[in-house]
Amino acid sequence: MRETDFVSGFARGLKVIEAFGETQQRLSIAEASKLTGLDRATVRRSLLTLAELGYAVYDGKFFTLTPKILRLGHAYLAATPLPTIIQPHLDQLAEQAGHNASASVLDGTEVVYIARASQRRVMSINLTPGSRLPAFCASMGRVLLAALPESEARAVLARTDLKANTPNTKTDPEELLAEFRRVRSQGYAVIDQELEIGLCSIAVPVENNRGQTVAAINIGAPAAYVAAAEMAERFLPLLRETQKALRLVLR
Amino acid sequence: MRETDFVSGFARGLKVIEAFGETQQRLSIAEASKLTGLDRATVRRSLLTLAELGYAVYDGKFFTLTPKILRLGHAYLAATPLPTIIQPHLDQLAEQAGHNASASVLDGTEVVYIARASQRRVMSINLTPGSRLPAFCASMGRVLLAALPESEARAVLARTDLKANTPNTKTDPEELLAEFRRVRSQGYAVIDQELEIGLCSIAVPVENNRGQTVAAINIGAPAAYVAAAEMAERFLPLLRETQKALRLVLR
DNA sequence: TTAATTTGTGCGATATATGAACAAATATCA
DNA sequence: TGATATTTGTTCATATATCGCACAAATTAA
Repeated sequence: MRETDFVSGFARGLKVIEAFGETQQRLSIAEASKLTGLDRATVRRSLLTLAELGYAVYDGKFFTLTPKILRLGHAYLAATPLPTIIQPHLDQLAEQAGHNASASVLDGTEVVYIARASQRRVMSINLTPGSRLPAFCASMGRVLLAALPESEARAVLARTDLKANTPNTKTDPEELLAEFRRVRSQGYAVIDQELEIGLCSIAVPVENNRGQTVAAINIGAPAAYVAAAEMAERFLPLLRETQKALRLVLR
Repeated sequence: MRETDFVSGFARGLKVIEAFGETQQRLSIAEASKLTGLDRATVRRSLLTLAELGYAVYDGKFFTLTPKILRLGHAYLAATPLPTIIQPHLDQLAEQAGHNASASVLDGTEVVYIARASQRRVMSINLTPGSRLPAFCASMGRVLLAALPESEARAVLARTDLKANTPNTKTDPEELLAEFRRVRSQGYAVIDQELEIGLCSIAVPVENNRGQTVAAINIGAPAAYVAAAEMAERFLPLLRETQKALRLVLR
């Protein structure tokens, strides 16, 4: 790509939008400038542009994003068949399991939720399509990383901030790579409170009819209800069934 | 705002992102140019910028959005307290009702879903946070429009494409305004298959502790299970309870 | 093959970013 | 409290980047 094929005003504007996610919903020009590292004058122009287009409102002091901004992410969710195809299967899965079911894809070192059927609230954080979690310590992340060639998985781990969320979190790269091999051979991953104390989850890959892993689905349950050791026994048959149904419809 | 405070390169780029939502996930440069009405050279630069930043991938012929694009909409969902606060209440509501519960806000002539607790699939379309429906024929839309001053509600109807989705859809502005008055006085709206045949729903406003309507929540049920006439009897107590709980936590 | 469409690129005209300057607002301290 | 320092929003001139046109190259269709 040539230098002049890059619209830096656009790139700067996108950076400004993302700055809102990191903290609160209200940002002053100076705050946005600090978060993005862009010049105050530049940030101001981006924010005024967002306001002019209705993606943000300005009260003279703070800018706030409006729901119109959801159109941007929704362009992906609506245009990509995967979330739409998976959602009904997920609804059924969650209902049968009596626990939350989710689907995600890998984006760099993180898993991104693309669909979710929620039965009850068990996590402290609110997960919706678009939510992100570190891949290395999430059940769906383990499944997705296990599907990569080992060299790639290793590269992802190398640029991951392997910080322990709980005392259970595995953070040693070699141990994680061994875990990926185990996940690959058994076809599922179980997480025992590595992400959040009190939460267990089990995930399987979603494959298309050519056998390529295109996403992962999981079921999460409170450790108090379902011990990690029981996760596979309780939920693997349901997950396998959903996995099989999806393999037939995904090309 | 001064002319020079508008970054048109940014605005053009956003338009290109939205073009993906309207059709499929793959767009060629020429297609994107047609959809946006922008010059091909401009669209090409925007798309290459998106690709360079990882928001899209380019196979030399077609551009496809990547899940990274979800960061943009998610900046709103994560930064705005409303979805996060409402979600657990919605989960509980859906579980008690045994049917899907959703929350939305008004954006122009449309309602935008900001949270959803899905129990089972009843609609032909897949609703996720960011999904949009015409406000005039959705239960939450009726509630949100009823909360506006009548002149504003009238103005919204004036710029709405009042097309009937089903034979039941009310499309006469005066009839709709009368319906809004009824909704305002009774405090809830019931929709009987105006959006989709076989689907009934009931919505109430979500008010903050100053009595301002900041969102709407609803329960949807298949008409085969719950007749429109029974909706209020069956679900209004649950909705009122959730409404009351939210009023206490929203400032 | 020709014709039609799509894509890539150079260039002049136009729009935008930059950083400094300044005023207004806010915070700090005696 | 009042004086001073700091932060913030805004404007401006100018250097730089982008736009959209026109044309060429490549691809696709007939």
